[in-house]
Amino acid sequence: MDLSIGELSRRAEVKIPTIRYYEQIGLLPETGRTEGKQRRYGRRAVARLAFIRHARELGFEVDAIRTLLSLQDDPDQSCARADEIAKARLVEVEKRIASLKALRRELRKMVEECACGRVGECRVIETLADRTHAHGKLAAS
Amino acid sequence: MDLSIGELSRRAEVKIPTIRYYEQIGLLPETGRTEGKQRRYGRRAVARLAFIRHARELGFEVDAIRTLLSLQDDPDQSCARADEIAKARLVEVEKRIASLKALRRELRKMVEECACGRVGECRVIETLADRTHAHGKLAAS
DNA sequence: TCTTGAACCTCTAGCCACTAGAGATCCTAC
DNA sequence: GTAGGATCTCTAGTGGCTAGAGGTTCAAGA
Repeated sequence: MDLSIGELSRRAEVKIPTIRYYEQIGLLPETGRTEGKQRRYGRRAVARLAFIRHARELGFEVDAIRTLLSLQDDPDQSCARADEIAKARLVEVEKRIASLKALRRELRKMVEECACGRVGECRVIETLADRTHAHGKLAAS
Repeated sequence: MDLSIGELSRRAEVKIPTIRYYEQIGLLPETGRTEGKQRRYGRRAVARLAFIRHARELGFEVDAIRTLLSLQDDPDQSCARADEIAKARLVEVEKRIASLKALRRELRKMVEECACGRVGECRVIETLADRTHAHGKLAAS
């Protein structure tokens, strides 16, 4: 096989600097090099990198992915740990959805009530300025 | 009034280093100091900071908040810009919810199908390894 | 008035997961 | 042989804070 980093990037759909970054943080093993020190990859690298990409898209943290990768490398292990990681992520996602929905309610109210006249009467500004407003951690992103 | 930064922090429910950070990036104006160079705030600062906190909780970026604050300072302006910012944020939130729901579906499937035996048969790992999987940007966080 | 000690100060570095750019080197097709 | 695209390393920047070091100031009590 012997793919260049650019080839690998295209096949796994992960940007080149990201690949180098993954190597740096130990998510990808160091790979062979040409005499001129350019990286060359085998077929397995594509699968491993795509695995990582998919896991990142699902929002798993790098540390979790490290664990998932090490599980993958050893197919006779119990998959309880993998299940646990996935479940924890699911719980996180559910919490985030709930908080974004609360957010959406509030934003909708703001936008709907805005008569779009002067700022002095604007519900958007008023709502933000309303200090009595309940506030738990609503949401990031 | 003459609040110390600690008092302001308690009243607006924003941490002290965050207040200093907001001053640094120009979200809060520089304030008066004692002879010993400690910050002192007036009553308006509490409202302004609470405004910022609420906006952050709603996920507005600092730049957007800068605009919202400048609108608030001039109540005779049209509030169209504020409305626009809020609507844009609402759209973002809706997109994020949709993508998190897609995420949740996939995570649920993974978790449900995991028979929790050996990793070699684990659906969690298999799903992640499946390169043929469709992938748009699913989600961050 | 003096003394504690809690609160405050500035400055730098770290967090996460990348991303961007500079400036140099390599590889390959013609 | 050479042109130019691909690759290399290294540093710094992103956003929105947060943490810590090491020093100074303030206010209440003795």
